[in-house]
Amino acid sequence: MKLKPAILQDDYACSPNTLRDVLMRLCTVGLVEFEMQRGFRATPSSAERRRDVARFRLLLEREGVSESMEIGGIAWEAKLAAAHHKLLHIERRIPDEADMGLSMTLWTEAEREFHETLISASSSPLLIETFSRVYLQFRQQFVGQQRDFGSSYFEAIIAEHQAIVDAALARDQAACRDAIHDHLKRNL
Amino acid sequence: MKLKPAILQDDYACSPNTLRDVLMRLCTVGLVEFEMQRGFRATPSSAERRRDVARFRLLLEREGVSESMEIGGIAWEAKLAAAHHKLLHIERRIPDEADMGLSMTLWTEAEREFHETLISASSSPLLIETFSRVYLQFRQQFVGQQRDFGSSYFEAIIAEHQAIVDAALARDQAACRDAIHDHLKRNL
DNA sequence: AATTAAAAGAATTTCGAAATTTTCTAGATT
DNA sequence: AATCTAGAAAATTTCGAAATTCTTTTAATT
Repeated sequence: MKLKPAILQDDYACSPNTLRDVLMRLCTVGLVEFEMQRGFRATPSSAERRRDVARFRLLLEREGVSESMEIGGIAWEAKLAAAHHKLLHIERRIPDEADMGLSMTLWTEAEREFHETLISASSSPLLIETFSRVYLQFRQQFVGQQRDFGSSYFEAIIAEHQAIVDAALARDQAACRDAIHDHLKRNL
Repeated sequence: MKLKPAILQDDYACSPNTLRDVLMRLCTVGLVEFEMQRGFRATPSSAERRRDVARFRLLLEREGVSESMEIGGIAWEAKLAAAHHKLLHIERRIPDEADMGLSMTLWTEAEREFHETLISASSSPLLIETFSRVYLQFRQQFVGQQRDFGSSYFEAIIAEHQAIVDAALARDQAACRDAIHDHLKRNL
């Protein structure tokens, strides 16, 4: 979808130049695409694209978590346990929360932090940074895609996150890779 | 290293705004880094960074070539054979060429095309695009790093490329992954 | 009717300057 | 002598407009 500068300029009340600057920055994360002399457009969403993002995320996350499990120390374990604890707390309260939008914001942020912590002990800054970008693209692609937000959905997610963190802390690489695959397989 | 706008502005004779635009585009490829309110700097080079880029490239190239060998058809084989033929032709003539700079330009371009063709049959546009970026960063990191450009160096490279293309066309995944590892191991 | 050509309109890119922020330098204070 | 502060210099960011390029519309020709 094309991003019309006139409309955005009205919405955000800034000069065309500032818009350009901001959109260009979104390009560096992969949320917006740019073509010379042809302006900006939102990265198109399609079933193929969603599968692509999910598959690539799976590749990076497995690779990163494997290495983290090999070289990560106590500090990594502690950070991971903390991130999971926080995430779990939020996930359990979601069904009871009145403000759906707010709790989703909290959950999204906690989920991101959990998955980034998983791979954070990797020795490859390039992998970590690429994962961050791809995770953002993943969220962009799947926002509003989820039909059912019933309690059964979050029960499943809770179990998946638990399986991941258990395997990671047990340093069981094969189990952890499987758990991550299970977590993402609905999007493949 | 910081990129001083005043100097670049003199060199390229353009407004600060155009510089900003161009540098921002180099960010999207990962050749330049940007920090809010603190301008641009060339991605720093170090032994760790070089190893990181090499390792990540190895991961992506192996993954991409494996999938290409699984689903790539005749068209892929033909493109790969062509790219290798062209590369080989250039590599053989390098010792005899008078203009070192020119032949290196030709070689660099042909090498890039060869490696991109290797993974081009992958079903993941995201992997292909990420590889392109990482390959550029690889070149950026290793430019001027090579000490010895004697004929023995290119003889080794020629053999490595040959091993890669042979294994790829024979659809021998294990051999191809090994060949790619051998090709990059001097940089790990 | 379809295709092409020209002109009008809209969007992109570049420019130079002004406003803001950061960084550097020199002097004062502890 | 070292640290802190104030002022100056430099750099970054934003702005509005001009120049270029692309897109759409309309008219003309085949």
